[in-house]
This record gives sequence, structure tokens and C-alpha cells, in this order.
Amino acid sequence: MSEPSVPPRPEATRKRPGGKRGTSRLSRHSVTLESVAHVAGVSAITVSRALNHPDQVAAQTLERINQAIAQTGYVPNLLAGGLASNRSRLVAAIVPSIANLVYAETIRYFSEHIRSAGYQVLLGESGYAQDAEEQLVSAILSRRPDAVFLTGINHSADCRRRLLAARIPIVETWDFTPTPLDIVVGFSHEEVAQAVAEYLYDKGYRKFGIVSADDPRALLRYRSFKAALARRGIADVPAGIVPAVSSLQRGRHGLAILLSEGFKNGVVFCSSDTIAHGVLAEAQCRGLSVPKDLAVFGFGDQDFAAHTYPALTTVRIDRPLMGKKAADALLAKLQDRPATENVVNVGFQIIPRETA
Amino acid sequence: MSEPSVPPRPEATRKRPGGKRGTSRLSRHSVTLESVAHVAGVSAITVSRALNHPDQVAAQTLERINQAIAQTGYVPNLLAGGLASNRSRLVAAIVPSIANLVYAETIRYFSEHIRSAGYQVLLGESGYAQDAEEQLVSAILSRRPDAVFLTGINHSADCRRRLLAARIPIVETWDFTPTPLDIVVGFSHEEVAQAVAEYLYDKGYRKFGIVSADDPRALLRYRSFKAALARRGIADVPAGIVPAVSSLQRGRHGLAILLSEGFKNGVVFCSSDTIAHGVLAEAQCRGLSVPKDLAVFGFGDQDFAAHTYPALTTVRIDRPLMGKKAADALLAKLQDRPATENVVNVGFQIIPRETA
DNA sequence: ATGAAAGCGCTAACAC
DNA sequence: GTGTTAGCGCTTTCAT
Repeated sequence: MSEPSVPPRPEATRKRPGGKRGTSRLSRHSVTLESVAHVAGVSAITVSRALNHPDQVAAQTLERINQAIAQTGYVPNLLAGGLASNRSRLVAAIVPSIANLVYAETIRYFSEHIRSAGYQVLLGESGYAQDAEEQLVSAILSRRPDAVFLTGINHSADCRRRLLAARIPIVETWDFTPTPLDIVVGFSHEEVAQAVAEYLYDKGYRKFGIVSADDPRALLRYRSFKAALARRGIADVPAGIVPAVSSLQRGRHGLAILLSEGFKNGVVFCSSDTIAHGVLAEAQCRGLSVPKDLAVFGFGDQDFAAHTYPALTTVRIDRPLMGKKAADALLAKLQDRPATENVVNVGFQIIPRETA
Repeated sequence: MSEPSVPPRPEATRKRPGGKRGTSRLSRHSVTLESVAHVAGVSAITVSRALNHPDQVAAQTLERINQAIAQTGYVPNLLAGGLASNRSRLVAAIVPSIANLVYAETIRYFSEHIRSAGYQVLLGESGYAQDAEEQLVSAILSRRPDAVFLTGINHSADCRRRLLAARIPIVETWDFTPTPLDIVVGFSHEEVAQAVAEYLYDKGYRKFGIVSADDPRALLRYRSFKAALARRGIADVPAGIVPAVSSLQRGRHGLAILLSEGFKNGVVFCSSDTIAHGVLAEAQCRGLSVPKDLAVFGFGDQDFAAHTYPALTTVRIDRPLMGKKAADALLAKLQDRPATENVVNVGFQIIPRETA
């Protein structure tokens, strides 16, 4: 993929006949506030008010204006509005991958709330690499968002600097820290891993394995899981690590790795439900009975987890809640309401089903 | 969900001390082209050129400017740039659901290409209802995108009018018509359904069922499938129709409906691979052997399709190609290159695997 | 190769 | 409740 470059001007714009000054720059949407105002017989600012603060405009003026808007087909220009008011009504959201349903869903819930307050979401995909995030942050900040939603708490120094320099509310999600850039709404991956280790140990499992995608938060859970087991005297926790975007295939592959290393009669903690789903498929394909021959533990509680066969035991992350709390916290700052907590732990919940 | 309303101004902006005119409106990013120009000892326009047309600026001036940019931490303001140039460098994309991987992936491929030409993607989620699309189109057009990517070819009259009024390149995808709004890059759902009917009939199947999500394009395939079978003398094609967003659960439910109506020893054409995956799970759960007791045919060839157990027979839609062709067609218009074809059929391919 | 002036379409601030 | 004026930060056009 080549570097982004400045797009050349479309011919239609370039060869616009250069009439006398001030006439030569026609926009594509040539209906402006002014034209609406003219039709309605008021001034431009009154139309602006009718749109943004209708309560400040007399009822019958409002009606004339609305008629004029309908008649002219006026579409407001938020580039101009944002420039003048220094508020773009845009909230940027950065996720590692839009093709990962857990992030896509969080964004959906977040969007719903933020949209109902009059903001639009500008979505950016960072991948799992820090340097890609830097480019993205630059590109996104040039749109002058009023707030930013981030996934994770690990950002390069450069990113942090730029984000803070923008002096806008920022919410970090899907992880937890007492010292966020601004606001954090998430949960502790260490706590998740410990709770899972404890649950499984208490259920009597003594042989543990991991199938994990190679992404920072998943690996953090892996390390914490190992540490928790070590404290219980279990030192050997073999892992099948697969590349970063979870897929059924990679789950299958991860289990294959584990089995080829002699893993048997144990429980596998997977870095996502998708990976777990693949592990289930591989087990079925090899004639292993779940949970008898192989127990499986997922992460996320995606919608399919309750409906795999057998049903997947997993950790529920309350994505609707996380999306809502993130939106609420940003909106509180944007609307200058008494700041809610800047550090929100939405927790998690172990959902025992059939696979472990 | 309440109606979008205008967000109140943040206090930080509202109570800004009103010094003398022209000083009272400070922006959050107070570093402007002007400040960079000042530091570099040139005029603002030269900095603008350094950014947008570096070849028009002397090498050593360029160097001074780049230094000044780094030193000041300047972030361009694309609201201002877009307003002045009447080009936002934004391309809007509308998908029914970002939580549907087939659309999310198409957008990913599309974004990659469009981004490398210097455009950013503004993503909107329309749901499967026409009226939601209308609101979204309005909201999106007020950001003055330079082009629009749409999913499907069914838009309300109001939408069509607004989109055409914007006088920007438009590409419709995931469907096909000889008379697009502007450009169409997709495939024919009728042809898909006919090809699948023919494939299955030729393989010897005589008992057919459908499990389909209740979305327009899926239902179109359903009707065409039935019609194709009717031409071969098969009139009865029972269907399990489930609500619009495909999920494993709904696939399971759809098969349950079909079986409860006495369906057996046949093949089920599913409206998506996800639905098919659910059908597979339900079959497994009921002890039905696939494809012996029940054959299954998917749609989409998502990444997991090759890795279900047994592997899913399905229709491949080339999403990377669709994304790329859509981007290419828009870029051709944006860059005023000789227009490629306005009507592009990317076709499809039946992928025989183990389930049918 | 660089600069000066004008203005993109809108809203903030103030006046009436 | 409505209007006037002056910008927001940038790019275009024309001039040098």
C-alpha cells in the first residue's frame, strides 16, 4: 500500500471558468444559509438559529424557514459550521480492527449513544501496531473531532502527546489503568486471567494450555494466567500462539499446535470466543469429546458463545455497558456536566456453560 | 433512542473571557498555518504549498517549514481546508451493519485503496430499513464528502434525490443493476440463486429448503432460488426465515423451524455462511450427519467457511475485488481519469466443499 | 518560487 | 426575536 498523497483536483473543479472574483468558486451544493434566508425573507443568522436553537426563533418565522429549507433542498455545511464554532460534532473512534466483532459491537453501542447527542462517529482502524496508530491519530485530529474513543491503553509517546495537545476529552477502553490519558472505561485483563485460573483450578483441572492470538491484551491475559497458576504450583502451561486477528481457522491451528506438543486431558484457555470456536471445531474433527477429553474456555461471550455445540464457557465482557459508559463519560465533559468518574471498571463475569 | 439534538457548548468554550474582538475566539489547536509560517519566516500560503504541493516550493524553504511544523506541533485543520477548497477528502460509506463481517471486510478493502489516494472514510451504519438510511444520508452529506459508497441498490426516492443533488461520484455495491445512480460494482443475486439451484439439482438433490435472514438481498436470492427450482418441477421449498442480522443462533433457530415442519433428507440453502454455521451446529446437536442426513449450502465464503467441520460448501463473493473496484471507480472520477466502466459485475463462484 | 487579497459558509458576539 | 459585523483557518487567484 503506497503512502497517502494529496489527491489531484477533479477536472470539473479545476477548469471552472474564472469569471470575476468572488464568482469563480462555486461549490457543489450551491444552496447556502444565505439562499434559504433570502427565500424565507430573513437574515442568514436567523436561519442558523432556526436550525441550531429553534427555541430562540418565533414560531411563524420558523415555519417560513422550514418551508424555505424544504423548497431549496438545503443541506447544512458542517465543515463551515465546525470551522466557525470550533466544534465539529465529530467524535473519532479508533479500533484495532473493524473486522473483529467485539470491537465492532462496542463501537455500535457507543455510536448509538453519542449520535443521540448530536455527534457523528469517525471510525479509524489502527491494526495492532503502534506506528499505524500514530498516522491514524494525525489524520483523525486534522478533522478536529470534539472527542476521541480509543481501544486499549498502550499508545506511543508521540500519540499521547498529540492526543493531549488536542485538549479534547479522550476515553480509553478495553483495558484498565488508574492513570488514563483522560478517562478510562474498561476492565483488568490480569483480573480476568486470575479469575479464570481460579475457576478452573477450583473445578479440579490440573492440566492447562493456552491458545492465544498474538495481540497485546491477549498476551497480557496469557502471562497473568500463567502467573496465577504458578502460584498454585503449576509451572507448565503450553501455548499455541497464532497471528493477531482471531479466526476460526487460527483457533483450529492453535489447538493443533498444542496437541502436536503432546497436550492432552486438560483445559484450554482461549484468547477469544472465535479462537475457542475453532478449538471446538478442531476437537470435533479429531474425535475429541468436549469437555471430557478436552475442556475449552473462551473470552468475550460473543453472541454465538451460548449456541456452539457444546455451549462455550467463557468470560462475559459487557460491551453494551462499556459503549454506553464511554459515551456518557465523554458527553459529560462535552456538555460540561459534573464529571462522572474518570476511571470506570465495568468488570467481567464468568459464564459457566458446557465446555469447561 | 432520542432524536439527535444540537449539543450544548462545552463550558470551557462558553466562558472564554471576551477580550477585544478577534481575540476572543481561540481554537483548541491554536497552532495555525500562520504560526508555522511565522516561525519559518515565510507566508502562510507557502506553508500550505509545502504541505499540498511540495514540488512547488524550494528545497531549503521546504526544510525550514518542515522544521517549523515539527517544532510547533502543527496539525492541519481539514475543516478549514475543506471549506476553502470545496474538497473534504472524505468518502462516506454506508453499510447495513458494521457488526456483519462481510460488509466490514468490504469496507476494509475499500478503505485501504481509497486511503492510499489521500481520502478518509466516514462510515455510517444504516440498518436494513430505508428510513434510517435517509437520516444517515442527510447527516453524512452535511460533512460534504467527495464521494459516497453505498451498500445495495434500493434507496428511497428521497435518498436518491439527495445523493444526486450532491453531484459527487457514487458507487453502489453488493447488488447489480444496469441503471445505477452513478456506478455499480456488484453481482446479481438472481444469478447466484440460479447457479446454486442448478448445482444442487445436478448433484441429485430433489428436496430443498431455505434458512434465510429477513433482509432484502437475502430474500431476493430466496425468491430466485424458488423460481429456478419451480422451472425444474419442484414447487415446495419450505423456508425458515429469521430476523435480519445473521447469527449462529438464528441459523440454529432457522433449521429448528424447518425440521419442526417435517423437513428431512434434503439440502438447505442458507442466506449467509453464519446462518449455515448455525445450521451445522443445530444438525450436530441433533445428531444429524452432514451431508448424509442434511446437506448445507452457505453464502459469502467467509474466512471460517473452509474450516467448519465439515467444511462448508458455499458461494464465494470476492470482497477484496469488490472493495478495490469500487475504490478504483470512484478514484477515476475524483481524479478525472478516463472513466472506467460504470457497471461492473464482479461475479461469484461456487466453492464445493463437504457439506453439499 | 513566493506573496497579497479575497472569500469558502457558517456562527459568536454584540446591538437593537 | 432578529440583524450586523467580524472572523474561524485555509486555498484560490492573480501578481510579482
